[in-house]
Amino acid sequence: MIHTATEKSILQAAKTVFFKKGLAAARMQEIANEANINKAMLHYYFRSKEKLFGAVFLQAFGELAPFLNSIFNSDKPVFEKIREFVDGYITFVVDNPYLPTFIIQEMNINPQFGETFFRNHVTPDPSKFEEQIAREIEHGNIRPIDPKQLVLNLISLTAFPFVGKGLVIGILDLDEIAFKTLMEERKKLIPEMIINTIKVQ
Amino acid sequence: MIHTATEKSILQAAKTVFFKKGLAAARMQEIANEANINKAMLHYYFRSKEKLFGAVFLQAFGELAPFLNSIFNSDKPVFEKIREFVDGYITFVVDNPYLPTFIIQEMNINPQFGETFFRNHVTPDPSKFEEQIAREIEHGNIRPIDPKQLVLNLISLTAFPFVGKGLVIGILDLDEIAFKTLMEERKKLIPEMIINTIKVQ
DNA sequence: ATCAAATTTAACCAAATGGTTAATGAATTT
DNA sequence: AAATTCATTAACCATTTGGTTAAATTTGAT
Repeated sequence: MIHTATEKSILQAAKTVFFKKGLAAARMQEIANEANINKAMLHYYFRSKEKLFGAVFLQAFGELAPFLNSIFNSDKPVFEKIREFVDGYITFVVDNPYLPTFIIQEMNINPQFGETFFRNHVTPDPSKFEEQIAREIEHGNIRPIDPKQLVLNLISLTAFPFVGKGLVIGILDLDEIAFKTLMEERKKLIPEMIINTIKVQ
Repeated sequence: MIHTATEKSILQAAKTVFFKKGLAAARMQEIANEANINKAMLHYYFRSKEKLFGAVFLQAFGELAPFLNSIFNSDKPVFEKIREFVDGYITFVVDNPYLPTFIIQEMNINPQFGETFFRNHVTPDPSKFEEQIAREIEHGNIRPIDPKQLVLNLISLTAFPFVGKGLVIGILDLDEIAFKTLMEERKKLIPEMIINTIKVQ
């Protein structure tokens, strides 16, 4: 768990290259250049490309998962969690634009990797949040909906524009600025929409 | 524009391999094996890996874009278009699970490719649909919303679960059957949700 | 200061990969 | 039927790529 300066610079460089190109298209030499070190150092510290990739993936998830879980598992009311999730996630992703795409991309290309990962690491877990939703429905405080569908709506509306950014910009005919404006507007729009769907009249 | 049997089998094989692995991880030899032909044939018909990939990408888009445009550009009312889009898209993607992920993935890895592509080919274009929404808002038939946000919500809710399937299954703790059930339910749930948000009380 | 361990480098290697070529077989044309 | 074009194959090639090695340098303990 000790991280030397070299090890850190390797991880940072690997992150940059893997995020931009994905596992298969990333080159060890490019990572070495990015880190201003010899290519052999990559193997000295991480043994193989796959191991290095695993370390980067772990770190990426390690940034996102606790953040999401802190929202899912707080003791705040449902509506507030929805607002916090959307605002927090969009803010987070604007600063880390490659992260969610990277995770989804590599989990799709190698589903086995994803499964193993979910079994062995701290990952986003909305189960408490789902229970909370179910309870509120029972008490008649919100309208009936499958909690999983609600969570899926929340994630879809929030994450998709970033994951499919290239396509979204193309389809909606946006430039970079228009895209960012739209995303900022969504911080309000998405919670309003979801809450409007489940609040009792 | 003449497609021989061999050329077709190459395209089919390339589609299979590129969809599963992406451009960078796909191997020409694997495509040749999949098509039961000699590797040299790939170059005989398509010159290079990039050209072959371009042909596959074009075909993939060529399947999806006209389908979406036929919905966007029909003369049906807004609510009906929303229902048609969701039902049609989910049905389509259940049968072609790799398609949207593939398109989004490669557009993210190579944004320039995406931009060029959008300029030079038939792509999904919701601008008429957006105008229709704006008109309905003016007439007071639906509640005010940025038409682009409405379209983005529609696409996000519908497409994301498939694009981020690995992550969704992991986060919501689903198996293959539960996922499919959830997707079928969404054919009703998504239109209800969107329409509920915009219909005048 | 000395020695051993850890770190860094340059040169090297084997395997894989996209791509080519020249010969062969199958159709088509004349 | 001969000639010519098109389709297909096996062998080959240059380059790239992940990975190794052995020597050199630095670091740290004694």
